[in-house]
Amino acid sequence: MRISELSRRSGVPTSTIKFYIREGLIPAGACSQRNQARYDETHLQRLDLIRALREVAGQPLEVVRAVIEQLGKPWGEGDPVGAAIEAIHRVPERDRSGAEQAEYDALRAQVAELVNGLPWHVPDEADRAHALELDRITDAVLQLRRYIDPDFDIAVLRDFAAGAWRISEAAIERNEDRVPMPGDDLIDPTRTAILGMLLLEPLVMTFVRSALTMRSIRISNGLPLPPS
Amino acid sequence: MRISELSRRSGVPTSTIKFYIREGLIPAGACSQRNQARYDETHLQRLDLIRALREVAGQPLEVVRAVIEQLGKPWGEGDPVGAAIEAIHRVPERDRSGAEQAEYDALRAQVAELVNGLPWHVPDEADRAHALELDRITDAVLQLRRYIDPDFDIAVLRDFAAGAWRISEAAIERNEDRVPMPGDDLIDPTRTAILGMLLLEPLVMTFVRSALTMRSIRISNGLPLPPS
DNA sequence: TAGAATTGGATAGTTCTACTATCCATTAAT
DNA sequence: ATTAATGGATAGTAGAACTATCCAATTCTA
Repeated sequence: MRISELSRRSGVPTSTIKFYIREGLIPAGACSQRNQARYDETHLQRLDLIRALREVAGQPLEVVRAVIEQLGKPWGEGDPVGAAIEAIHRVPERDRSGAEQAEYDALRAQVAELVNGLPWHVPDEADRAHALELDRITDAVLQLRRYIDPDFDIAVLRDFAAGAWRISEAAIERNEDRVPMPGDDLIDPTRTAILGMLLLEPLVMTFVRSALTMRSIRISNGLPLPPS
Repeated sequence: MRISELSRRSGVPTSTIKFYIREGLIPAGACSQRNQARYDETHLQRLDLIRALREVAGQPLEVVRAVIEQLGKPWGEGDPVGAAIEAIHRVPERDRSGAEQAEYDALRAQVAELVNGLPWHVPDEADRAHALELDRITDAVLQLRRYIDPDFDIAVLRDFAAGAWRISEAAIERNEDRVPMPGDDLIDPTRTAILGMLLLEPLVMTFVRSALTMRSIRISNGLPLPPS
């Protein structure tokens, strides 16, 4: 197929397809003549993937690129999922004053101990990604203490983790028997793990927001709180 | 205090403070002379808040503005938390073909039935915000079916909701006895609800990503899966 | 009290991201 | 044979979030 058909089938304008090719997000078409290239289903799949990551998961092209680079790599070789998570978590370094840095470091150590002690934690996997995770958690807790509750106790994180574990069970358990089909990029396990994670996010966040709102409403209206 | 001191204390450049005033995110200082204005602690608090929403919660200024507009409004009057959630959820309308729209509508009806049937659901509260929530969930499920698992069953959403409810319990339960102090913007319940929701997000998402990764690793390595 | 520094307000410019448009020599379709 | 489409290059645009410059009025500082 040629670019106009690829554009029509994917719903992405040709100018944008060319831009993605320039940016290396899509391989160039196979050149048949000097200025004729052919595109195939993999190009269409890739465009769909980019759209899902952009529009559904809301990720910037930088993350899309990092994810694409990891796709197709087998599990356990260089940890593709960890690399993708790393790209997602990367956040501009915040510079802290001396006292702030000390506070940060102390809290980070506590957070690390708590997280590493979770029953499902697998040590030493996804090393750098794990470090970034701890950074993010520490940062978020500091801000919560600053803006919401100076006494915010990180023991609460264990319950967050339990809720998250429950969600992961619902999300993954029933998919673990899927059989990867060779040549079918769609059911490649790395792809499934990364994309699943990113596409589940808006879903999970919506439920979390909803639950927080409903609980607030119930508390302020004196309604009963169903047990969890 | 004057603008340079406000800038120094908040760490926000004067040019940015002026920009925020122009944008209506901060009230102008109280004019004492033609070109002298005084700023106080509320300006400092407001700058801190904007920074938390931008840097920790990652929200655009449009959402920051919507949140600020709702702050201070009492619960139950015009539903400030619902209005803030609405701003957060607003997402560019996707135009669907006829068949897609029918598929969307059918799924949305199923999602609505499931969500409205959750034991903690409070009907008719946060009306438009709730509609946007359902839109977002429906959209996310459609994309999951498209990219991950065509048979994705929305019954799973009940488990997501249960996990989210558990997280909301940990997040809110222990704060419900907080006493609002008059004049202290920090413990205003509307503020606590909205800000809490936004600041908890990065924390929760980090745990969800981690749980999904750990579960994937455990499954692929044949490790046991602790019960949730 | 004179001169340097600061202030508020207005306006214009910058950086980054993600596209979108134009041009053109070449190739394909009718 | 003429019209349309293609690939590649280059330039332009839109929006978000700042950042810089100017200037007359004011305030600090010696």
